[in-house]
Amino acid sequence: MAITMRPSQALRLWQQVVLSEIRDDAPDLTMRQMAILLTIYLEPPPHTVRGLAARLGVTKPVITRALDTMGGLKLVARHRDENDRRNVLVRRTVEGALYVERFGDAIIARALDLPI
Amino acid sequence: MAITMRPSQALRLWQQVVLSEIRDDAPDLTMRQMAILLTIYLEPPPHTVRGLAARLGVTKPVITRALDTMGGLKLVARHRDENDRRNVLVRRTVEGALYVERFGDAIIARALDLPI
DNA sequence: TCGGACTGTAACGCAACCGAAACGTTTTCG
DNA sequence: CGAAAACGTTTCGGTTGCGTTACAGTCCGA
Repeated sequence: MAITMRPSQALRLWQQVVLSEIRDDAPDLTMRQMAILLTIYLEPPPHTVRGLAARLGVTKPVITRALDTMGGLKLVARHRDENDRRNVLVRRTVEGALYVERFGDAIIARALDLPI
Repeated sequence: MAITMRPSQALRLWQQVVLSEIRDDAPDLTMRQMAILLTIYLEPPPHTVRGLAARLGVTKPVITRALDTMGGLKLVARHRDENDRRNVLVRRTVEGALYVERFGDAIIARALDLPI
């Protein structure tokens, strides 16, 4: 069953989720960072810098910097690919999995609160 | 009927919408700017700087600067309140309404595409 | 084996954002 | 009236993100 909603519901859902993200103390990720994080956690590995850049339609340095930032937050981890040492493999972390899980729950909670 | 979805659906929906926003050429708004824009368009006027700041839990300069940026993009407009000239009233624009409308449609489209 | 192709990163310059504090204008009220 | 309060903006110093470009390490084929 596909998810269906009206425009006003979709917009209000988005507003509520964004508002809750702004309020809590967690450092807000940029839209690009969020896209990278979700891609890493929703799509099957392995994830490389190049692959992520192509997937998102951004340049590689954008990925590198986002990994710097999110690595500092322990949301993702970098490891050199031992089979092809040119590659960097981006791996999930416990903290990142928890972050993504909480975020999904937040969306669902806001969706349930939507006016009919 | 409340909107219900599973965590994986919610996360994938968010990912798809964010991805589509990153890809298109339109300048991406920050999370705060998006929250302000949606608040202006979803909640009844009048909207003041102070009111928006309180609603979002941010400082007034954050609102002022976001209005500068989004005003430049014609997404919102500022007008002095003639009844109390200390206030600035934030008004909607045709361009902003169109932007918000398109954004809502994008969410719905991505929701329909979600895997079951 | 060695030059080219490929990977990710660093460096540069620019722009935008942030919080805190100071500011000018307008209103309120003692 | 005149001082205090309220409103939005500006300024300050600092941080962060972006795109472009240039670079160092690694792999591979002639």
